Amino acid sequence: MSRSRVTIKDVAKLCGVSIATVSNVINGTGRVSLDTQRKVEQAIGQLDFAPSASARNLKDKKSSLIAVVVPLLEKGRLQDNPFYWHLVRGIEESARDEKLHVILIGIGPDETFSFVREQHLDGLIFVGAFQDTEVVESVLRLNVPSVFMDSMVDGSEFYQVALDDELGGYIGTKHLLSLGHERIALLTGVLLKDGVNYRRWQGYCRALEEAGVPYREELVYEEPTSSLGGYRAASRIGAKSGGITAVFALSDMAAIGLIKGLHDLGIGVPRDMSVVGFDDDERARYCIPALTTVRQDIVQKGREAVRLLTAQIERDDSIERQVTLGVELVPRQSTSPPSR
Amino acid sequence: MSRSRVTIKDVAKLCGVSIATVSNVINGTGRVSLDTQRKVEQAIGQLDFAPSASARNLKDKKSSLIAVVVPLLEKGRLQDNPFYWHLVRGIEESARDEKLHVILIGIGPDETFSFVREQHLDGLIFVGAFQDTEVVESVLRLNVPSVFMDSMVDGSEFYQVALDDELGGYIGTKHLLSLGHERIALLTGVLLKDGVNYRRWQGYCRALEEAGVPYREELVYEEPTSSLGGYRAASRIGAKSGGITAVFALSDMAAIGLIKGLHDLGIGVPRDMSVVGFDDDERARYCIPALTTVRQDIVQKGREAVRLLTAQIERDDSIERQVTLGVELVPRQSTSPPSR
DNA sequence: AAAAATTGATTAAACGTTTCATGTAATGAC
DNA sequence: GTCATTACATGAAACGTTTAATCAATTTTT
Repeated sequence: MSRSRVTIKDVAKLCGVSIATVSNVINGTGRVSLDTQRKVEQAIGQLDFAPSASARNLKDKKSSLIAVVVPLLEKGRLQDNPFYWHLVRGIEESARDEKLHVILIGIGPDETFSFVREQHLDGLIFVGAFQDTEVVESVLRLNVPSVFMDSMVDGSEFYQVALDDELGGYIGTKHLLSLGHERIALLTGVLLKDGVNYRRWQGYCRALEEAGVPYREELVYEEPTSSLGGYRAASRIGAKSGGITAVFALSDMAAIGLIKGLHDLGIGVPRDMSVVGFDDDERARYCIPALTTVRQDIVQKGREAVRLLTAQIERDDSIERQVTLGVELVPRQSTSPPSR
Repeated sequence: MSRSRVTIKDVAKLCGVSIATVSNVINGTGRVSLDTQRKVEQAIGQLDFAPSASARNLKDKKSSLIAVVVPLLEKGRLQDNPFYWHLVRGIEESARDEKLHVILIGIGPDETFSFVREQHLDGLIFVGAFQDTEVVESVLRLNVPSVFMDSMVDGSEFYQVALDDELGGYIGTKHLLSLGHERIALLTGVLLKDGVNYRRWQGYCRALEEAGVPYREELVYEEPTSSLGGYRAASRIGAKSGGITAVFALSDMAAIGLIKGLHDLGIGVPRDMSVVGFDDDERARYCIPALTTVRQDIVQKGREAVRLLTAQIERDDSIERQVTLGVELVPRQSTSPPSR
């Protein structure tokens, strides 16, 4: 049934020419007369020939494959934040333009990265916070083009694409301040030094300071970045005793969970509590009340990563090593001046 | 800098043995004395050797790569429904267990599938509705293990994993009927014959018929499967003249857009209008009001697809060709008896 | 008209594995 | 001590490309 693979040899034989010539036609290399070129192309069409990537890769020591590397949660599970889809989407779309394919890889804490060399991977995009510098160093040793996203390993020798997280933290907070809020809680994921949340927290601090509002440790709530995390934080944040009138949640997911939690406690948003989110994913627009949030363009982030990666692959040194994407406040209905 | 690749030859030389022996050690084939085995393993560790996948693939005519194939939207864009992330997640997790890697591929209408042969892909998972039978036939010709998800090409020779969509349509509708609703609108994506929506629609019809409620063409709203689609449909559905008291939206995304749209028109859910969704993605739990919906386990769907695929790859004929996953009604707060 | 340059095509090596047929040494049977 | 058997190890071919070196034929230069 499955007739064995059509090779370059078959094509060569069919049109009475050497395999080198066929190869030249395929790759547009060498010299080939118009006549033979046509003959070969015709044969290729007729036999429905497709060159073997394995053979090619073996020869060229490359694979036209790039990997999106995401850290695994416990038990080999991948992150469930659908945010990743948008990222991967942006990456795949750009990669396709560059004739690269995208392979998705979840790695655990004890990863040896052998797959990188096994597969001759042409490039790696690391997304998320890789905490231990050990990973980063393993990667460096691999000597493979890499881009880090949202992880901000320090050292300018790395290619990185990140968000202006500090500014995001700043404008979100500023928005609340300018509405007249003073006791503004911050609902954040883990505050890893050098992680995105940390930088957003810095922006939060700067805005407070600028407005002359004292920073209060106890207003910072560190919870898992998930709707459930937000939901659970609601009761503590909403407690009358705290006098909190606004919350800046560092992800829309958490913000939405929070709003739900507050709602279940009879605390209205924005009547009793204003809420600002971060990301502007689709749900922000359609939740009730529509969520005021700090927008980032995740798909674009993926695209930039590929741009940085292909530049490295093609050894283009003219490209910048760090790309920082902008943020934008999107005011909607979840924020208002504090009630008396 | 980048010392050239460590090959099996280097390992062989280092421990004074032939490359065949090294290969045998790596793959556990042939006979190797415990002594040499240890020697070789030690050398492998010392040199940090990783066998080249390209070379291996070339020899074995396989790649340990499976592709998730999703249809592209216009202009080369990938679907933006984050639903896909969960699917891909399930697929990657299972594939990892099988030592397969997952590659993501968006294909346009004019796809030739040459990449399948180029890359020696071991298997394909098609997700979503591939309308033209032409695609299906191309795939068949490829003679590569394939699984179709949610596309229900007819013909039992195909491996497919699907949902019990008809039942889903049925229980969602039944729920509304049993609350006392009669004028129940159906908000659906395109009603492609043999598509998921079509089968859900059939379930809707069955429930109505069983309850003796006449089916009305004009209660079926065909809109893009997106929050925006739902939002836009709100005014037509909510119009007093229609007398509609409940809506069954065939995706949570649409349901959430719809609720938002109704809300903006001053129509309360469930007070003035009950809404049922489909999927039970996370947002269903956290939106306000929490969405009554028909649950499906998308991650599980991905897992099943890989199971069917690996069975084919390993030529295990004992496996079933079609898997149908169950659905479950999750009652929440967006539905209630119709108000007088 | 001979020398030089250009064009078009070929040969053969190389990429890094796996595997089969073969070879040798050691063990067991008689 | 010979013969058969077993246990390990090896040589070499094959997988399907690309590419550098080479060659022959034609065209250009002098």
